[in-house]
Amino acid sequence: MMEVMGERGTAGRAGAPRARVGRPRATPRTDDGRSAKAQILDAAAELFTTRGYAATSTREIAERAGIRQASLYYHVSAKPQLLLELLDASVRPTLEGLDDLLARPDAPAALYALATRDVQTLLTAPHNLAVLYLTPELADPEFASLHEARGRLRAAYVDLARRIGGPGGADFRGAACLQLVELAIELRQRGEVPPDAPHDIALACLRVVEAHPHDIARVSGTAR
Amino acid sequence: MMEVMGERGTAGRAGAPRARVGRPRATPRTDDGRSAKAQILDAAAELFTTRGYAATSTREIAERAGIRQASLYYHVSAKPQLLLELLDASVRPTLEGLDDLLARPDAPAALYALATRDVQTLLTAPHNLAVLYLTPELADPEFASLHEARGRLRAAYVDLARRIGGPGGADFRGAACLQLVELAIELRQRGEVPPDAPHDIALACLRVVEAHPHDIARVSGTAR
DNA sequence: ATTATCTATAGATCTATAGATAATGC
DNA sequence: ATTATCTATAGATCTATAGATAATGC
Repeated sequence: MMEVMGERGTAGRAGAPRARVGRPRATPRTDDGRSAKAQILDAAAELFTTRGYAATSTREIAERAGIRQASLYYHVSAKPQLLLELLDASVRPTLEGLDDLLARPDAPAALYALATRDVQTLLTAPHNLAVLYLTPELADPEFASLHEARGRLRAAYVDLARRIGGPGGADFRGAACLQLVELAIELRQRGEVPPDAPHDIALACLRVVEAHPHDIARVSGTAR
Repeated sequence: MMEVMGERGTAGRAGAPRARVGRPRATPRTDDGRSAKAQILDAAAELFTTRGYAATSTREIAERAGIRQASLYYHVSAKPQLLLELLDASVRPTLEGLDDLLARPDAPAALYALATRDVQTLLTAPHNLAVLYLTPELADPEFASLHEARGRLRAAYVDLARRIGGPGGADFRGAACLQLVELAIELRQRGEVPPDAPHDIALACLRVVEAHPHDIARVSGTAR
């Protein structure tokens, strides 16, 4: 008598035999198919953003990922690496295509595009990891690459602020833009994200860098 | 033969006899005259802002305050109380006189005044404790009073944004103001505070809430 | 043989309490 | 007697390593 073969793993959705190598887990939760590494990163992100990095133990992370504390170290060399990996992945998309954006001749439009894109990224990332950007724990030189990445993003806003003009210092106006963009982090944390947040914040950026009202109306109109 | 009486304590500046009650400290540093409690709070603020709350041990705090770890508990009931006390003191000045400011009939001028004042407060506080406002550790209900205080401050900005008008939602424009004000936290942390930060940020607030250019010029001119 | 887990544990914390002690104050 | 410290320590962690084990792969 023939049998449907599934059910060998723990959950297996689309008929995949799901043959897991390695010793089975002590507490085999309904397997969502994700790799152990992905489960660990996801658990860590969730806990770091809700309890804080230092306040989260490797035991809690492992538990949430469905493995024992020590098993974590098969996938991750140390706790700080976990945070670094998560934050690196969290800033990467904001750096993507940055040069292309800056190469646009229409600076106000570029600023609008950059801001909406970054807000969108912050709002749709799997976890609100950006709440950790200001955390003092990141002062460690271990995290220098992060600060460098953030510095490049800020430099992009400063460059656009400079090109758009206005009387104030471009450094300040650019920093103010990034600050407005990161309002998305707080809105998300409070769970009060207005539907047009990307558009609204990008417009606020244009106002703050003192773009010509004409340009603001134009860019805003084009976006509609 | 008469003698000048000083020098009984450890350092005593202005001739004060400086008679310290209680068992002497094991490592009696050059006594700056501040109370033990003040020394502890200062040490904690310094460490919390540079290493983070959870990453700072009571031992480190005590050491920096010049006492033994256990002696901390004569002055402080527990570690979270230390953070709460510090943050409470850090938000208190921003709530002071808030109602008076809101009672002003000239909303743009009131917003300018509120923003400059808050930025000034953030920049001149003894430590940059505000970096901890977004920290996930504060999610604990223990810190509810803090979030309530911050909520009232945000409500003040929202109220002014509403009165100043503009087409966008007042909730959003008010939150954007507070966000701009808190740019001071980041500028301070990076050690790049421009000389006119309070003025610049307050102006940015007026632009973001879409005050009439006429009002912006007026308020800005009056401030000069 | 390789992989991914497990159990057990070393060694280093960390917070908070108990009780002793060394000053001043009366 | 009161005050502000001290020493000592209980008890609960926490991170990371060592070595065993239970699967699959060949």
